[in-house]
Amino acid sequence: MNKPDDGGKSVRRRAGRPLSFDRDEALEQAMLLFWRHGYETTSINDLTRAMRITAPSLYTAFGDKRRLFLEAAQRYAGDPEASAAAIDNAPTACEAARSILQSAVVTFTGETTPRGCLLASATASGSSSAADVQDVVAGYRQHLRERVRARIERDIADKILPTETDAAALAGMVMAVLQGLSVLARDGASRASLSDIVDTALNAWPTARQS
Amino acid sequence: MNKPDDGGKSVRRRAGRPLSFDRDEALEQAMLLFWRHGYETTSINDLTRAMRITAPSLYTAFGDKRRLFLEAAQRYAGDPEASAAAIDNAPTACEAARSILQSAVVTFTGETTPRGCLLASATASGSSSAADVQDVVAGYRQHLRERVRARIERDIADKILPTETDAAALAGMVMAVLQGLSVLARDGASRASLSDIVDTALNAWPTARQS
DNA sequence: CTAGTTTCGTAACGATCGCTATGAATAAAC
DNA sequence: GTTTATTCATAGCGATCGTTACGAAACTAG
Repeated sequence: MNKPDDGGKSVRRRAGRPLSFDRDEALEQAMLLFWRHGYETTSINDLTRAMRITAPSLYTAFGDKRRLFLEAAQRYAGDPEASAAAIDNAPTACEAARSILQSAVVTFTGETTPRGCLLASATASGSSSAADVQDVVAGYRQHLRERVRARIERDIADKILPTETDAAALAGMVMAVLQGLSVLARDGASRASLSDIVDTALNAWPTARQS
Repeated sequence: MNKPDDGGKSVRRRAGRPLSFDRDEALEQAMLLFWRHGYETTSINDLTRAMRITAPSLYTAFGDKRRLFLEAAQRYAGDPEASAAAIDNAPTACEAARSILQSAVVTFTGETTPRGCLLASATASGSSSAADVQDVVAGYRQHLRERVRARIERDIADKILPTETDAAALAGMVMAVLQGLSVLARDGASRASLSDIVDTALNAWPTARQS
């Protein structure tokens, strides 16, 4: 089923037996499992059972465990341009942060998905052999952090925020709260309580008249 | 292996070959390894190499991997009464939170220890078979969270904080920042930058004249 | 000394790890 | 039909997992 991608144009199939499973659905199940149990602590056996395919099918369709995880992480992260646009198009950096954090609260406490954040927990710890995978996931965080920081600096330039605002620290606080929410969600915190935490944290946001 | 306990008084050794290693030092090395690589993603082989003992020695001295980890986590957490007293004896709840977070920043960025927080990362994800260990670690977090919340409510009762202060949300924010700092520290953030994040986050603390 | 107790290193247990060789099965191309 | 290409299920690869049986070694008690 669904070859890599038509790219819009239909490409003639070469030949051979067709895929007997929905690659996209299988990837979804893999993502959910990595989300719940982490990267190294999810076994191929766990994955094949959840994806309802055999090990050879998994390897031909996704390469190996590492690439399957990276693809699942990419699926979890969603379209980077869309999230970047959401940050840039928010009325203020504070509203962008609020949107990021409140959306995260919803995601982290979904009833049909694992709790917490895949990117926060799946590679939070691991053996040395998985260092490269950890680095890729850390890159997702760094990318978001930089985006938020840039958005804050735009508000500083626009006099929405005081000129003495520490953009890096403020962006860092948003990231810290974001990652922390994942832990609290895993610990069983309710959606409402996490939402209150976000509101509380955003009280740290500087206001113009402070300058 | 150490009889129940001396209870402070030296008890006559029963008999048998003496331990050839320092149990406390071995536990320290195990703690550092769990800290760096996590619970399930640290193997017995890794542990025996770092602790410089053989597998049978490990099992006779510490029971099994699970109990070794729990003992290492307890060692990492330190004396619960001491940390509780530090919170209670702080001049204000805000200063208690500042102390917790700034101490964490120092711990999370130590040059001779792994980065981040053992309790935040070692069981951030894991297989179902480690659920009980995850629960114990979550208990450490819940305990601290409750302590902080109680300290905040004391400040509310003492009119140091506005009566409408949401103690649970404020304590939750402290915990979220604490756990988030661990992730940022693992990602390589400097001690100074994390310290700035703490200062920024504490700007969210309510002030009396707001009421 | 001998007897009793505990730890030592070696060596290996069964189970699971990530991964793949192999050949039958199923499709399109000719 | 035959050929060619791809996926299928079975079965198993070597390595590592957590854990332990075993007997020699090292101590105390008598």
